[in-house]
Amino acid sequence: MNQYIQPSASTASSRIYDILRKDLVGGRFAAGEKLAINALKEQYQVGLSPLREALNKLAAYGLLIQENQRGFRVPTLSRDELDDIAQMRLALEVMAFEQAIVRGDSAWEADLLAAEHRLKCADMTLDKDDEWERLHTQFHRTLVAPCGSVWLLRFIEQLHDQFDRYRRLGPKMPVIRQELDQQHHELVELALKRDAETARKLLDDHIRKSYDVALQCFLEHG
Amino acid sequence: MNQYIQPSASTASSRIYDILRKDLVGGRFAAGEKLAINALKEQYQVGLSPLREALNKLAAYGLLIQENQRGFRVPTLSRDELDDIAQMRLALEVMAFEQAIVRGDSAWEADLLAAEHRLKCADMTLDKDDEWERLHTQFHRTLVAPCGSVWLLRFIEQLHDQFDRYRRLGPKMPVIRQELDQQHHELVELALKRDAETARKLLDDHIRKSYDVALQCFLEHG
DNA sequence: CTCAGCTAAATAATCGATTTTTTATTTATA
DNA sequence: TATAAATAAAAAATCGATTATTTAGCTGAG
Repeated sequence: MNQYIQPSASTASSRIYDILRKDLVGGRFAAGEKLAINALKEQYQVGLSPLREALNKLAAYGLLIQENQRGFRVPTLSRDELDDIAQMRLALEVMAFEQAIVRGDSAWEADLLAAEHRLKCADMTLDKDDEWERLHTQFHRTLVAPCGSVWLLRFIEQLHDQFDRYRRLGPKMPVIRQELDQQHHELVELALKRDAETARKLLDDHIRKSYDVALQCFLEHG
Repeated sequence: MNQYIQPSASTASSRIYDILRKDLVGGRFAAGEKLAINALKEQYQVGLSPLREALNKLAAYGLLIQENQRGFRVPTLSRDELDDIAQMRLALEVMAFEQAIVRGDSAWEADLLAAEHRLKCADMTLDKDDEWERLHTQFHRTLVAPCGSVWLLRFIEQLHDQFDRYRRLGPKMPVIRQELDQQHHELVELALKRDAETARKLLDDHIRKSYDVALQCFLEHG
């Protein structure tokens, strides 16, 4: 097949990795649950080798626990860990956002406006929930994207996934969500104004509010 | 076999992972090099499945690049990335060390003294170099161990591995190393005195000096 | 009744072979 | 001579079966 049209096909292994990552973050598996590999094979219609390779990657990424000779299990949840994750998000995302405000160019400004608009629109159609999650992740990714540090972005992404395991335990909370959505808008405004100091404070507050939501989810449904 | 004596055996996959991680950090493979899986199989006397699982984990960890349908390669080195890694080390390790000084108990103090002593002694016998590397890593791990954040420790460990890919490009530099060793000693002293402010500054300086070493290694041998 | 030791079943890990895709080489064509 | 298509060789990914280890169920001694 033409190389230009299909520069490099994906593999079964990378496909199942993406799917499992999404399902683990989305809470499709119970915390602490032991994964039955044969069942997964059937459920996801995938061979053993690609499945195991994906599970190995997810374990290295932190979305699974691998125990020698006894397979893979979903990490348990704890308040201590949620606190840890939230604290780290606070430190790293604020750091990244400050840098992004310094370094981001006009293309970034456009990306921000676009990401916020997409998120707001998706919010209207409440049925497609996975789509909202995707756009929400994308929005926060855009916020810090031009921070200049590949490793910082990598860590932030990882923490987001971990954080969402908690946040997505419970149902949506319309009241608080509206408040958070309002902050999304304000964050973009402050970024465009390059008001680093106020932006820092607002992102700090935004993450704290998100933490409150996630904590409530954990206490009620974890 | 008795479960108490052998709580859970290791797997071929985890063993080869440890070995490859060490070899990748130690610079046994050239930066940018494409890994010939069949050659590795023979070199390390390991089967294809455990090898591939290890490579997948290393890719998720950041010590390999995985490209769909075209295997694994060793990440290239660049000054930009070295700067990024050093900056992140600075931010995260200082943060962790400050917390460790607040939270570390007397057991930590003992661990610190022990780790520093072991490192100093290993330094005498210059022939066993891998051993020095192991003890050096262990020393820095001990420094931040009681910081209270599992995720922070995880990120720091990852950055250390990345940083060492640069630092270990070149030969040992006795003069600067002696200076760094002296700082190891002072770091322990300040930790025991719980002098957070001075400790912070010294660790900052220590990492900057290490960066200078790594940068020189990269410019001369990368 | 409890618990250690044994056996059977289930599961995890690994192997060897096959299939798919990429890369290198050749051949034909403008 | 350069380019593109066709073919051959190499390498990556996956499959199906085997081996090793753990887990669950059983049995009998204390």
